[in-house]
Amino acid sequence: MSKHEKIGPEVESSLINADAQVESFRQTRNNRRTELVEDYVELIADLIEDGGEARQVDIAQRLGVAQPTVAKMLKRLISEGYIQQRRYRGIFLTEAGQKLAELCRERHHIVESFLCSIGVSPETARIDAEGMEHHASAETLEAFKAFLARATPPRRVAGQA
Amino acid sequence: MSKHEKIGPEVESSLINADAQVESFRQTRNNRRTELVEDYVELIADLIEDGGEARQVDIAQRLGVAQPTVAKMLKRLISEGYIQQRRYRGIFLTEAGQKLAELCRERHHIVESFLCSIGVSPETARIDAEGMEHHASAETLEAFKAFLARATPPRRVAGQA
DNA sequence: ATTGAAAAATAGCCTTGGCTATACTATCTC
DNA sequence: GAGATAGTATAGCCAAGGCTATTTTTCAAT
Repeated sequence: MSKHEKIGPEVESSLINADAQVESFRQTRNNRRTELVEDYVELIADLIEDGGEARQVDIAQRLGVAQPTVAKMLKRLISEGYIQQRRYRGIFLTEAGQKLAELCRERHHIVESFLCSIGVSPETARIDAEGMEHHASAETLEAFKAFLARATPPRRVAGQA
Repeated sequence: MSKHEKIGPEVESSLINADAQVESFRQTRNNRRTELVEDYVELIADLIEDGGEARQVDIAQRLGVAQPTVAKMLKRLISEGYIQQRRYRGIFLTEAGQKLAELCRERHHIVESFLCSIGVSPETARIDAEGMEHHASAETLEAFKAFLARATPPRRVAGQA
């Protein structure tokens, strides 16, 4: 810590291991950097599936941002290899983009379903899932899935004992 | 949508109501703006409780950022009325700051406990909670709390058949 | 083929939240 | 009380992700 060292037993009130906490915050900051990319890719996949194409204006409208903001972001997506773009033409997902979109969709769906399953209303689940999905680690997602499987015995077809 | 209107029945593949989606994204963007404030206030409260004071260097070390970054952020916290600062002296939480810290801590604790209760390991729960807590609405928190109450029958009181 | 509207590109600005480097106080020690 | 040192303040940089205003291109319709 600071000047007056305090290396003692540590009261451990709410202060956990410092290094661990740093890691949490670091991870959260990193997640934030990739959140937008994921949102874009997921949305683009949805738009293409739904209407055969994803235009900047539609993306902008869906995200609630201005078109130039989308244009700038698309450049980033291109440089990161998730989409391809032909000037004044459409946007296409690359292999990597499709893979990422698939992942995001599944994750999104798991989180949203999970929230619903514990009694959150669909509208709130949608909103909260939008924010939470990017912070759910693989382990947490597995736990969600396991819970869903337990809590939603579809009939009893996919028998689990 | 774009030029070719498409106002029909909408396949509704993955595309939900546009306005609703815009709201989700807007909300998520807004959350991001307050996340940092909350992390700071929560951490400052912890540091004060633990060591009697919260120094910039300690905050910086805990968050994994540089000291000037903290200094800049503290100015924002001051302007938003969460802390007070005496030049070259300590940092103190205002009434509002303490209230916010309390809220964050509780929320944080609920999310972390909840994750643990569904089988997520403590370390992962800590990391994920750090990112998720800011996106959990009041309703979702209530659901988490209710679940915890159900899932953690202090003895066997709240029997479930 | 022209033209006019819609979409995309571009220019240029702002704010936030990072950083380094450096200057300034306080405080502890001698 | 004079220095050294630790902590804080400040200056100035950068990248990301917003915005508005404007230009360029495409496309559809005449």
